[in-house]
Amino acid sequence: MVVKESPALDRIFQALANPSRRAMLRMLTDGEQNISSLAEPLQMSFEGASKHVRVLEQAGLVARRVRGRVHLVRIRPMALVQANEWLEFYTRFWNQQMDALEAMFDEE
Amino acid sequence: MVVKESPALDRIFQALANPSRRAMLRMLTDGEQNISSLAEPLQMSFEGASKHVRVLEQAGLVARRVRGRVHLVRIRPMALVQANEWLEFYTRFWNQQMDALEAMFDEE
DNA sequence: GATATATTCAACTATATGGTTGTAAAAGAA
DNA sequence: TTCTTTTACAACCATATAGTTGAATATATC
Repeated sequence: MVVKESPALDRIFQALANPSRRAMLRMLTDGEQNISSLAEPLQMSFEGASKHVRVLEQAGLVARRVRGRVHLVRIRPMALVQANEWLEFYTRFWNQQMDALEAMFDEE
Repeated sequence: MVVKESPALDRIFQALANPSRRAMLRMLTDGEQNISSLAEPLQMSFEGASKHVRVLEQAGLVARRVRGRVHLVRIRPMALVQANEWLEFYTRFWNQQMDALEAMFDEE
């Protein structure tokens, strides 16, 4: 098998692998926020948080619009939907396994 | 916000962020396989593939059982279900957004 | 016992990641 | 204009990741 590349999925899962970034996404479900307010509750430097935003942005998980000096960041759930679709295949597989297990018990 | 840690989720998403590892999971839906046969289609050294298996294992995405000299690896979809549950929150959010958008169009 | 197979371990390399600090720039407020 | 706020850029550091190679170990097979 030559591994079918999916750089988009790589970046999405990579972005989700960090708890600070997941926290940011959680915050953004309350609506658009600028980087400062995203940074504030995370105990790290502003620049650290800013880097996390860039990672999320490159994964397509957030988008930003610039209003004067503040950068407003909003969640873009479409990328998450993409991750979800990838996982769906396996949850289907999981359900099949569960069904098979049940059938085995029923046979006894 | 003090980021609520979830090392399990960290490891799961981290493991999924690599295309070779995702390919391995895909292969394992056909059933248990030993490391050699997982390694074969990936163009990398055996040891490279073996490391990937260890990453998947530590994320709880696969388990192995040793039968003599071969290590049989099987998928463990439970961890994937965990990732799926995390994503579910956002797909719900996504659907709400879609509904709101539809409502806006309807009003016009 | 000798050989082949499947795997791990150890050491190493290159690059990525997550974080820092200091400096600069742009925009709003005084 | 000056001061403050919000952000980016550059350089740096420590650690992790993805990969390699060579040697060792355990189990089958001849």
